[in-house]
Amino acid sequence: MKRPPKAPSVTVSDVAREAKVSKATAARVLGGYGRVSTTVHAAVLEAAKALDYRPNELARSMTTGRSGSIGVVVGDIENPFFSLAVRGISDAARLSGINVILANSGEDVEAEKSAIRVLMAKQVDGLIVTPAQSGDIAHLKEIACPLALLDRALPELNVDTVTVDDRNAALRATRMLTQAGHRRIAYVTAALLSGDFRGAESRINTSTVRERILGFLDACREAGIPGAERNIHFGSGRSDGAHAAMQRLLESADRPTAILASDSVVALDLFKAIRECGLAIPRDISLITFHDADWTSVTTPPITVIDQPVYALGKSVAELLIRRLKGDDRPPERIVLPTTIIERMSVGHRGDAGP
Amino acid sequence: MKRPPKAPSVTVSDVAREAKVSKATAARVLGGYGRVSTTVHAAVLEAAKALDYRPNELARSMTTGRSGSIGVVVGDIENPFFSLAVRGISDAARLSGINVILANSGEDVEAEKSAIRVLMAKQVDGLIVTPAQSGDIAHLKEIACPLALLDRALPELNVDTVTVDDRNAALRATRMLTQAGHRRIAYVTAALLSGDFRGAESRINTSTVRERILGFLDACREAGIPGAERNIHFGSGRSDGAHAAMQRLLESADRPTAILASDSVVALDLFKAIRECGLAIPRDISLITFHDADWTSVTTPPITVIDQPVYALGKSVAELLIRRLKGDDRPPERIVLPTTIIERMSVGHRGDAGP
DNA sequence: TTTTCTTGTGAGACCGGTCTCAATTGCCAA
DNA sequence: TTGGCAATTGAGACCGGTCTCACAAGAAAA
Repeated sequence: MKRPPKAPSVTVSDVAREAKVSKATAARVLGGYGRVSTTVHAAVLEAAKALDYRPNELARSMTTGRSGSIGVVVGDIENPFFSLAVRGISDAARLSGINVILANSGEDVEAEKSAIRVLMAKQVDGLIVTPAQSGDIAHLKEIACPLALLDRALPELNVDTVTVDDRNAALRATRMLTQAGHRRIAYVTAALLSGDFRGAESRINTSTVRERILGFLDACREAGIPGAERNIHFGSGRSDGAHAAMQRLLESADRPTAILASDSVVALDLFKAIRECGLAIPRDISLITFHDADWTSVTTPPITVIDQPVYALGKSVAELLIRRLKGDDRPPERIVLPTTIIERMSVGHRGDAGP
Repeated sequence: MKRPPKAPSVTVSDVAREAKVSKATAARVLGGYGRVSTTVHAAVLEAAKALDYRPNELARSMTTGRSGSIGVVVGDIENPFFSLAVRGISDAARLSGINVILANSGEDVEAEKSAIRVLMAKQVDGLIVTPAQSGDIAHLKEIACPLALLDRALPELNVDTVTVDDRNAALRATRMLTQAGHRRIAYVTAALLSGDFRGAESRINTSTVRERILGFLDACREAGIPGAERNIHFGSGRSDGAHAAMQRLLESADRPTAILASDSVVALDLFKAIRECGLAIPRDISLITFHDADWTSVTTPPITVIDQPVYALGKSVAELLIRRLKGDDRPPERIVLPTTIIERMSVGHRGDAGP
């Protein structure tokens, strides 16, 4: 491979020579450490300016061991949930003069492992991860730098974690549906599950998904709805068959009269599918979704949502991580942020008609 | 500042000692260069595994001069336009084993300068920038590594650039409005302009904004609409007063009968303002926006949009940059991707009523 | 005036890799 | 048997910073 002509960069030694001082002294001025007399200080700065010196952060990191950047591994930046969270992270990072190296896992564990390996090799000072699966976390356990988890908790991993009260949120949202008289309620998530769900919570990949399902089931149980487990639909992500599966669900004889969607991407897809099937919200079917995405307030009808403090989620997890980088050694925190339900017009009342 | 206890990482020398070979030989195996006999090769790998050796990418970059990462400076990741473009960039980068360091400029030149300085110090191999202003580009000119521009061209900067046919797109969209009989057409953009617009295109900050305005004016001129310059509204970003300004615009006596919006964030805000003013699309007012954001197809009515190939925009600019990193020294390319107009239901016909 | 600090400066090791160059070895041809 | 050549290996310089340590000079204390 041909090497690019490698610009001969100006180094500390060059500046030192120009300023007629030793390399050590020039480095002190340029690196902002140690003590230097004001005269020499000025001379070095002048020489640096004359030569257009630019520090090589890599070389600096080499000796200090600190790189001044943190790695962030999320499922999919394209998802508004993550892009907002990343915004929160990078705002917090910038305040501390730290920058962010971003990696997409595409919700795939292998990609996640590889991303983490690369980021570690780049000597990031810390990592923020949204683990794709809670079953496969060996690679997370052996991370050598401070780690913080975003949106998804891992009981076995005692590290700083920021999540939202998923179970309670799902409970309240589902209860809103049962109290409106709904009994055939579906929970639709993008997450994958190997095989069918039969109360085997342990097989659910991520805590967020598991908690929400538990909340959903709590509310169903509370309302005396049997077999609610069968109404949980996995794999409604961006895959090809997902939309078709939704349509099948909506066209089936015992189609749900209400749906709770796990994120705004799924909900948008559902919204479209509902319309394509000629159904009307909330007359034929009610819809609530997680995440107050921008579009949910402008549809007809506007969608009732579970508003998660996404920006704060990112901001707090970054702050937690940065605090730890600065040497804080308090035991790890697990912050659970509250959600609120924004009631709009997508939930309709349902008479007591049997199934 | 207290230093974190600095994990004593395993180095090439450690592995060499373990494998009873020289540091140079171990480095050859671990770094994958030079020639090593198969026996020694295996021995080194085994030692590396036993010691759980992990390469220090920083040290490697130190000597090679290559860091294996590119920097990306965008206006705002939260804007779906940029998050989709970033997705395109990072997908392309991953294919080449390159990773992405992300920085937000918040459309502020100073922040942009600072971000570029930091990224350069981190020795990124290349930079992708969405320049916030075309007036202040000295900092871009003195970038030492390959640079590529995303979405916004700079005539004075002869570097790889990928944009869309903004002028033509604005022309076609505006023409669609004039042909529907509209004569009071507003162009609303988030971009800022110091003072009012009076044909002084040179004062417009970014090429994208300028091109679109020129296209808009072309169409107005073509339709014999005088003084269209006065219908260009700047500064409709996320600022506090923006929404109120929109409402004033919509409530004024000579309010426009049609609006062209510069991006989906502005359009969404307009959509809300229009509804709040009790106006109906397309009966009272027509709306077309740049960027086929997800929500535009689910509103009532769905919005006619100028569909930009955003993902491809990011992907191509990354590919261009990476090609250059690999030593390609063809003259810089300026790729202009075509847009298409997706006609939905937000454009209404207007009788020939005078102003 | 001598001793003890303090302060500023320079010399050089070091971080963890890459890479050049010379030395050693084995193999084949002359 | 000896020379030549290729393949493999080791020693050590180097990248561009940081940081330790020693030393010099002036200030403060004895």
